[in-house]
Amino acid sequence: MRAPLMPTDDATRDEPLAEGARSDGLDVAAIEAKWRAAWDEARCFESRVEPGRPKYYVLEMFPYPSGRIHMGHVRNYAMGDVIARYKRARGFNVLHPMGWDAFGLPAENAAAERGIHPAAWTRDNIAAMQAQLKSMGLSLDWTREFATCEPEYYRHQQRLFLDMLAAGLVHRRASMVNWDPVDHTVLANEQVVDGKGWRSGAPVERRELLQWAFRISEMAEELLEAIDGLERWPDKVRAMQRNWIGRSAGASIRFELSAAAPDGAGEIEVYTTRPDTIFGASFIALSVDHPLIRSLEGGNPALAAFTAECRSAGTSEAAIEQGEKKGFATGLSVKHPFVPGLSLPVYAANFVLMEYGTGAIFGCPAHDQRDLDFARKHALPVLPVVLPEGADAASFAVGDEAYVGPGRLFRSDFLDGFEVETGKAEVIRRLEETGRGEGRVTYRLRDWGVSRQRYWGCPIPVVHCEECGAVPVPTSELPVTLPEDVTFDAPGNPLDRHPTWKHVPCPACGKPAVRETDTMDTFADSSWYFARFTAPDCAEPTDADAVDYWMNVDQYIGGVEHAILHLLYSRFWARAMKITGWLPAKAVEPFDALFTQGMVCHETYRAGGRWLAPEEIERGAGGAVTERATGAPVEVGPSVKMSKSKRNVVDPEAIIARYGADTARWFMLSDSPPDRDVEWTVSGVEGAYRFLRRIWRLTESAADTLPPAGAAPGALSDAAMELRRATHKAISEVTGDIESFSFNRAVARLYELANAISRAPSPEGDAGAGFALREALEAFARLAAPFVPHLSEEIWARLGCEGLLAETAWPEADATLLVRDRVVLPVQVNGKRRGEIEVSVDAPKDEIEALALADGAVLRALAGAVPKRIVVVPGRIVNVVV
RNA sequence: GCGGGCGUGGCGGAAUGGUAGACGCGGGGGUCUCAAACACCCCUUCCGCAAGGAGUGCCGGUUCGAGUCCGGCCGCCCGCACCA
Repeated sequence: MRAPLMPTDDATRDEPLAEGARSDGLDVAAIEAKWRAAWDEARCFESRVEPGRPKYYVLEMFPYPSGRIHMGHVRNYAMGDVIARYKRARGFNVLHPMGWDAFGLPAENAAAERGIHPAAWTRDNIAAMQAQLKSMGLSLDWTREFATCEPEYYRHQQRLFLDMLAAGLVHRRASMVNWDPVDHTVLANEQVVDGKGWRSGAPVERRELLQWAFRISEMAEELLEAIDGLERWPDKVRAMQRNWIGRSAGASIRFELSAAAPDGAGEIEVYTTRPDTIFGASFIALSVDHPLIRSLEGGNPALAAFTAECRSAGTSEAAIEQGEKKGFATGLSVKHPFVPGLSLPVYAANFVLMEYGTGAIFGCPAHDQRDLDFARKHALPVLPVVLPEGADAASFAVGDEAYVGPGRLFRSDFLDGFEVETGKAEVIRRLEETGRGEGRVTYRLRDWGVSRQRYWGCPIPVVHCEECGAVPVPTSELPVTLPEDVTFDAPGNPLDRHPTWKHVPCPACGKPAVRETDTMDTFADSSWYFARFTAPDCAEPTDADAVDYWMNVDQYIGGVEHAILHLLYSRFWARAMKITGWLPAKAVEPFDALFTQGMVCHETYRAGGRWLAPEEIERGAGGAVTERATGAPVEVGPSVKMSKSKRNVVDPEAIIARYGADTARWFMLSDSPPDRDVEWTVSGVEGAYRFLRRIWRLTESAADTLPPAGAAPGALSDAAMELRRATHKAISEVTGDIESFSFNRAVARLYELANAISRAPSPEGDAGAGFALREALEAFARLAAPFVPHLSEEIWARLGCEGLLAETAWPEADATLLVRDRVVLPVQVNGKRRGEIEVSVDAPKDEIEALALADGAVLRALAGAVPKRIVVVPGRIVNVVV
């Protein structure tokens, strides 16, 4: 199907394109290197505080140094670069930095597997990825580059930690964790698969450990309310953050135990969002981790067996989803707060979470599905107390489905007749009156546990002393640096088993003590890097003048996978840094605008159950796809996110080597709206490459015949005017499209401008045509510069223009060229398009009506009918209504 | 279950309530060439020779006019979730 010289699906091979493809004299690799050197030389992209000059801070989420950039990076950074170059051309003092989110587990895994030190592995990766990013021609201020794994960065993070500790924003508390007994480490929920550690395969234990935690839950309400002000964030992300914080209003109710529990407890406090259904309560259920249950376990082996079983069950979603509602009757009972003589049995239940509310609920089976399932299983009463509109009070019953809708309360004593919402208020009022409970707001958001039993993270700057407790390391002794001499041949935390590092005198009393050997969650590193970029060499965490000038980030761009944790943590840190004096009040919401880009997808290929990479397949005549090496038929699967496991990845380095960075950038931005997924295709890349060469040929063929830049000669031909109008339309539209993040539309507008240039009259012997063509080509270069900066510079230079395009102002559209003096108006009859008329743009209505009614096609459609009304929308449309 | 989003040609996608399908990909035809490649030109929603008709997931509604707004369905994608 394809001729041999056409690059096909093996486009990821490194060979540059055949000579024939470059017969136009465009040596992509050479010009790209040349212009990058020119920008470096001119230091175009370095920025500094310039009081009084408007600034623009554009930031893309910084990468983890995995070793190679992937297409997701290309997309992310191409978008950010469009914004940065555009804003710079608009006269802003642009801050566009890059750095490395360099702590994390993969470095330790590499160390364990290959015997490389995590620091060496990370630094090598940074060097490799930095070279790759530089090859993209991004307008980054590399003088601000830093890696979070270097003491020059994390010393300040330790300082911030200590300030937060002093301000009460960090505390040490016991918390339940997933503990891998083989690897001797805490696992995140995502690292627990089917109840087993993802690496060790060992059954995970739930353990209580002392862990450092940021008190983010104290800020739940503020973090929630401030979401309303994030007007330039995607609704989706705002909704996700709201859900994550998970505010719910309800009541806590204290139920008096009929007989005191073994631990002396006299009551059980439950949390509910449906206090109005209190008269439908038929049982109490406690989490198996509830202190009362724990106190009962000792004297009740059957209960202990039950709780042990529940705790060993996986905490994964799937396990919970399939798990049935299990309960164990404790034999205890409580008194109903409003019904004298009524007692409710107390269960331990697997579906009650200790982490939410009070770890105890009252069950109202008629109006909660889980409670109903539980009640049916344990033969507990189901008492409807909410009567749906129109239902009969005497016969209304609940079967297998709980009634959770609105209605009026009944069989509820003093609540009878109340609506659900007013009933809630009334019962809360009564609870508060009798001292049996009160209204209470609960959040799903929990404190952020940051202790990690890892080596490759920021050391927590605390020393544990038997006498003094947890003692902060004095700021004068920062940084607490990671020891270099560590081994990864044994499970557990190398810091913990290091022979000397952790043994230090107590900073307070001087007696022998031990360092905290846990390191911080790497999310901490990325929670304030945006502030550090404003003054990366400052001796303190931030510089007041720099953060005052540069903050906030005007435009933040990254993947939606960070919609919750990273962004929420950053919002928390910004507030904490304001409290501790490291950020101004205006920066508590550090990201003014957020854009979340879609993923990069590619078709998938399988042969005989094996995944094949794109370069391993071949397309034959008739579209048949086969494996290149074996000729085996290949099954082509749907386009999904590029991933190593499905092998549907295309390496940006290979693409850049073959086509150049401009082609990669252009295609990445051309096809799909930036917030949607984009499918990477060879034909699309080919198309992008063809187009860039075409515009170069247009430049090349015209350049020597163009008049020098200057004022427009007196009269222009119609064709020249047509080109001028196309040029200024493109300027106007591309500008709007970049402002609205519609890069795919901007690209389409540039194709249109190129098409107009193709149709342009010859400049030879026609000064007006020459003027229009020069204007069009210069405009193309300037408008395309944010997308394809190297080629644009080359065109700019070829046209003999002064200076670097990277330092040239954005073009302005001439408004007089955007309006035409004559327009074609479609004419509808009853809303159906029947004909069109050409009128002068300011033609009076009656003239337009007369012309419309005289149009042949319109007359035919009217078929003699008399118009009842004629709607004329000036410059738009005419509609004849009969 | 809750929340968010999306349904438009063969494909990616355009379209302030105003000519649906811009622009690109793919496809077809042609020019150039000994022949290719490269490039350039024309065509390309569907039905129809044409005139014309139909058409933006489905059903209704508002409007002179609906892909767009409203109501109700259907389907797909993403996030969260024994959250009391």
